[in-house]
Amino acid sequence: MLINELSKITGISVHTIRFYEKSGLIEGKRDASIKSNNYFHYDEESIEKLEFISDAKSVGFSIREIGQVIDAWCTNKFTPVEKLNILDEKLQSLNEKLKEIKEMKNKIEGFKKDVLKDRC
Amino acid sequence: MLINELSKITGISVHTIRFYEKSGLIEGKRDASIKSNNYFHYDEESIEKLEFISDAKSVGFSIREIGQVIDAWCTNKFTPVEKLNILDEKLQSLNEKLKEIKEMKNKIEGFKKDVLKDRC
DNA sequence: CACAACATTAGAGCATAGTCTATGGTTGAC
DNA sequence: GTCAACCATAGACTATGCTCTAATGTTGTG
Repeated sequence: MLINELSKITGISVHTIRFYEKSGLIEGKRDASIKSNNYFHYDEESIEKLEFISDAKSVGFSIREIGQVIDAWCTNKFTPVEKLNILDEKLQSLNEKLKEIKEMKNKIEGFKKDVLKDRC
Repeated sequence: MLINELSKITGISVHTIRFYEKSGLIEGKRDASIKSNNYFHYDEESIEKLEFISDAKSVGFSIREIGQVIDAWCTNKFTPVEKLNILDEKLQSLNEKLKEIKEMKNKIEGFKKDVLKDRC
């Protein structure tokens, strides 16, 4: 599929998809048999990656970090051991985020109590 | 205390503290009895706010959101009902973040299994 | 074959959140 | 009184992550 269809499927704008492609997160392929144009073609993998990118952005991962995870997922840029190390790092940072969010919830619950008890 | 001491206590640079002050997150007070200078003075409340700002940044709150929570915490900019609404909104968004992070953990665990089973 | 709807690249512009520099005034120890 | 260490403001600069525009080429339907 071409970029417009990929955009419609994923809900991510053509501009943003190109930005992600320039950032190395996804990669379209050119069809060498077609010589009249140099359009990029995308497949199911690009859809999966873009969906992952959306989710990963929500949890606060940067483009750089998302790139690392994608490379540790389905490329040969790293050895299996390196891949597991990268993924474990990300798991650890997610656990830290979990902890911080739980602490922030407690803090905000505390603020609510202050408001209710007119302590401010 | 003056800004330099506040910076040393909180570990936040003088520049960044001024940026937060311009953004409306904290507020130093000028001493009207001192006429030779117009230095800002900060107290315990500024320290607490800056510590809260650091924590709130870690969980992904924007400056704007942090400002709302601070205003819902210890100012009279909102009625108690409005304050509780703001705080409940933030609690809800934290719960969403928790959910997203847990889902991301599962996803990355899945990637680890793919690597281990050589499925990529 | 015209023309809308697509494709490409290069690069400008924008919002957020700092970070730093320049300039000039103040304070306090020696 | 001098000098380092502080204070203030204004504004320039940076990085990240988009978002858009311009210029130009291609495709496919009527």
